[in-house]
Amino acid sequence: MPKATFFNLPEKKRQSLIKAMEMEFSRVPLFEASIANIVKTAEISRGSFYQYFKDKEDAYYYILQEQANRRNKQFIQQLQTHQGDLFEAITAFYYDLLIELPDQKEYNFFRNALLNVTHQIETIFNEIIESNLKKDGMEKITKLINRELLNIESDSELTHVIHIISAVAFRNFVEKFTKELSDEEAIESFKVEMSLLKKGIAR
Amino acid sequence: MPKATFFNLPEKKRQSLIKAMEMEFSRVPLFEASIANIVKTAEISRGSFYQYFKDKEDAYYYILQEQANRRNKQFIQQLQTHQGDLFEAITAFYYDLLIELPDQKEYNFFRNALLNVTHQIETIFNEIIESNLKKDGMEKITKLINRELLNIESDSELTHVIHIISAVAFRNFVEKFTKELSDEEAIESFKVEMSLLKKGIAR
DNA sequence: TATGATAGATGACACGGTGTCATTTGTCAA
DNA sequence: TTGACAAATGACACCGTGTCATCTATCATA
Repeated sequence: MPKATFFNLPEKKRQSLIKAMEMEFSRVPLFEASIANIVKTAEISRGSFYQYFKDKEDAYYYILQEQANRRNKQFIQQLQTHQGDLFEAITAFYYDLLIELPDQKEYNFFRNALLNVTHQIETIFNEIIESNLKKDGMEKITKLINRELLNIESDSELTHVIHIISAVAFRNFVEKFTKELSDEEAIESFKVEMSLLKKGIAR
Repeated sequence: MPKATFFNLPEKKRQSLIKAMEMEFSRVPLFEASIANIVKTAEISRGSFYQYFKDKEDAYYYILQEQANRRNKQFIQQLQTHQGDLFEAITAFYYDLLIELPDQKEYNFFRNALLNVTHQIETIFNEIIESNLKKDGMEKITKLINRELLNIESDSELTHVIHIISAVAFRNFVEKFTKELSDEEAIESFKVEMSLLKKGIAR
């Protein structure tokens, strides 16, 4: 979490700093990102940066978390739109994600994150789908899901189902970047795997 | 890949260097690992290290790849033992993995790797299951799998099935560390998710 | 308006780490 | 004995992070 000083900043200065961070974290992955670049772009002193953030990681996860929050809203939205059909919702969500990605900066930001996934990034990413477990206790999501459509017998199984789906979705998203798939290929692969999940893999 | 000089080393010296690297990479994740520590333990000069490896990453992925090769053999073994039953084989493999983990050094090595997963680590990890795509063209694996047991209609679907299973297995393995699950809990969770994959998630 | 206190800004610098390179040492064949 | 090649060495250039003593701005209060 950024320090209080960061949130006390005048809106304009804060936005300019955010922009500078997004720039640097889109340019290279976290471990190569340099604070010198950020403060130069944002036109603040090195010392100031450390007034706002504990360290480089702190800044990075703040930016990442902002992204996650935006995406989480989109997913909730899709669940509502599709009357709780988990598969419809996740597919629509995945579609949205790819559609919006052509923005070069955002594309590179994701790319750098995913190809150097630290566990924390994966966790945050999953929160997009699994919602924020601490805040709403996953209830917001599970309440929205129409269980009639799922082959499950307990709450515990529902949790596992969500795990499975987000694991597969995540992996698909990573492959979009590593194999440099077109949007069409990525969607196709995603649909095939979701369909396999639905109907079951064993004969 | 290590340089030729590394493989020219007398066995004893090479082993001692390997041991020193394993020690350091078990102590902390890659990005915190220090070459100073490695050369001190192995009692070689800093310059020598760079005769053997291009850089820190080079050394790390060599150690990781060695691990992966050992594990891959185990998985193939399990596939043979279970007459090509993919689910039986992966479950037995996962079981083996957990059983062998109590060795503190190895446990920490995995832990550091998984909680700071770079994409390359995930890729190497998947190779354990998906075999080395370049060398054997995945054929070695796919030939061993008994397709009669699977609900698939094409080779392409088989590839997707393997993707799904390794994504879910990987995620389970990561959770073993993040949630600090006991072996029993980890196995239980793994079995539930495999069973869901088998029977299908949709009603 | 003057004062003091508190929050924020600053950049020089200590520290530590990586990878390089000129030089030395060892080995082995002719 | 010589020369050529492979390997070993450690000082060092370079770069980046996070700290800290010091300076500046703001603002409530007397």
